[in-house]
Amino acid sequence: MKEGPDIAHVAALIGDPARANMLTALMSGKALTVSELAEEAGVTIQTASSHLSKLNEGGLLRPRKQGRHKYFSLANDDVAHVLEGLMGLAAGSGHLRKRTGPKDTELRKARVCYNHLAGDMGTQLFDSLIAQGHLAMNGENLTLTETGANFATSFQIDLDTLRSNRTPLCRECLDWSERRSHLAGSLGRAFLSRFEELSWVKRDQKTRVVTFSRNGAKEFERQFAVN
Amino acid sequence: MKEGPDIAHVAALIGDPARANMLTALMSGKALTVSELAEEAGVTIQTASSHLSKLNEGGLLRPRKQGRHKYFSLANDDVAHVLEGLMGLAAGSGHLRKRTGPKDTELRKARVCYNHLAGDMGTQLFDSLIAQGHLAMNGENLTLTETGANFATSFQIDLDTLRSNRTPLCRECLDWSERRSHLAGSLGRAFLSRFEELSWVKRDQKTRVVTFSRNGAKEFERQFAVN
DNA sequence: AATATGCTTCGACTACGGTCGAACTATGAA
DNA sequence: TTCATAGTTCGACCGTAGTCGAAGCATATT
Repeated sequence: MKEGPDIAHVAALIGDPARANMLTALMSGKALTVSELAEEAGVTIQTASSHLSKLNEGGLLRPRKQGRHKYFSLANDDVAHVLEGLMGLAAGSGHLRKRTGPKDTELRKARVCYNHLAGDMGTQLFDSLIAQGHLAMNGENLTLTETGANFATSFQIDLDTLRSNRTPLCRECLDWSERRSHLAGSLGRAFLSRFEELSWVKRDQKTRVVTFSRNGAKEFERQFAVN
Repeated sequence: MKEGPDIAHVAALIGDPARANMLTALMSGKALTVSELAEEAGVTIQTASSHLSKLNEGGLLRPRKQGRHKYFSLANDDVAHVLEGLMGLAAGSGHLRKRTGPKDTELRKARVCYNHLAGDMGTQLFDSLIAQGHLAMNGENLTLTETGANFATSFQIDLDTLRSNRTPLCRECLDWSERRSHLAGSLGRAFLSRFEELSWVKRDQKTRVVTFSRNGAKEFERQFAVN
């Protein structure tokens, strides 16, 4: 009853419906303003503001002021990771918010998870990189191998700028729909944005859905075959 | 606001202080009765009963009736995993329930996490098994290699009975204190109970602390050196 | 300056849910 | 059968926290 960190506080923060909606909205990886989040949660701006300050004090968010706007994003990958885990539990106990709607299959196919690719395609990417020896798991943490670094640069990803960033390069993130790992970290983000540049994929503006173009799917298949 | 599983419900379940206390108590891996959990949470038996039925409906617990007792344990490793994740967030935002008490260092050194070894020693074990090629990570899931199977049997672990169980053999579980992975799954449990048989370690009855005997620490060092 | 927009703070209202006492059921012991 | 112990159900109480209107700041735009 006394040892260990205080779970209840954090969980209670996530446990309010309005706040949970905001957090899931932020799982898209985009930074959103107070009013956008209010809209997303279905509450007035005042209450949204109150909720956001609480989430912020709880260390779940990262606020940035820009002019008269205030942008919020998730604090870090750990937060996203826990949220995905909770989604897994909720999905497992059959508590989907919408019972396998048409969007649902799209979400399972490919979606954005805090700026990196998740869903079926996300785990395919991850498995492929591991299988080709581009990524290696040393105990806990993923590392980019030499061949992996070459591959990334040949894929027009600038590793130096990624490395200069203080966020970890590769991380694994558990997928609630696939129940498998996909690639997170700044490299994961770089891959997704590169896919966008190549217009292999397109991110839906309002949801987390990621759609592959016909050509994009073909190229993805070619480069990241899961033989 | 509409897609994805309903996080809020699960999080709210964990978010109540009394329930959170029960869940952390169950992180020891032991099944506890209603009255024990009531004691642990600091509430009367009636309220405990109500809490437990809610947690159960939420799919977080696994109840078992035995005579006039009713035992509860965590439903599965996923639940434990999410709880550890939440502990990580809480610890990260500086919300420790007790500020680095004397127990705290013991907990970080070695503790029990849903019946397997966690903390510093837990991650050491995991890293060693990976480094020696006893465990391999194929994309998402851990697998026991051939040499690993030999090692386990030489360590008096009966793999056949473990495999006959329907729970996964090896899983990784994120450690909130170390922020690294340690070994979960039935193999993880088997290792811990084997350590107990060898009296390398002793589990505290009331807390999650695991203490290594002098000899146990030496032997552990010898077998699972982190060179 | 004057006005508009984005966000925060304050205060009051309300409701949901945690809490326990008391009564009830079920299993085991004498 | 009778008593004791473990757990559940019911009902009533109460507090906390989510909610919004209104007013107050702060940053842009004219």
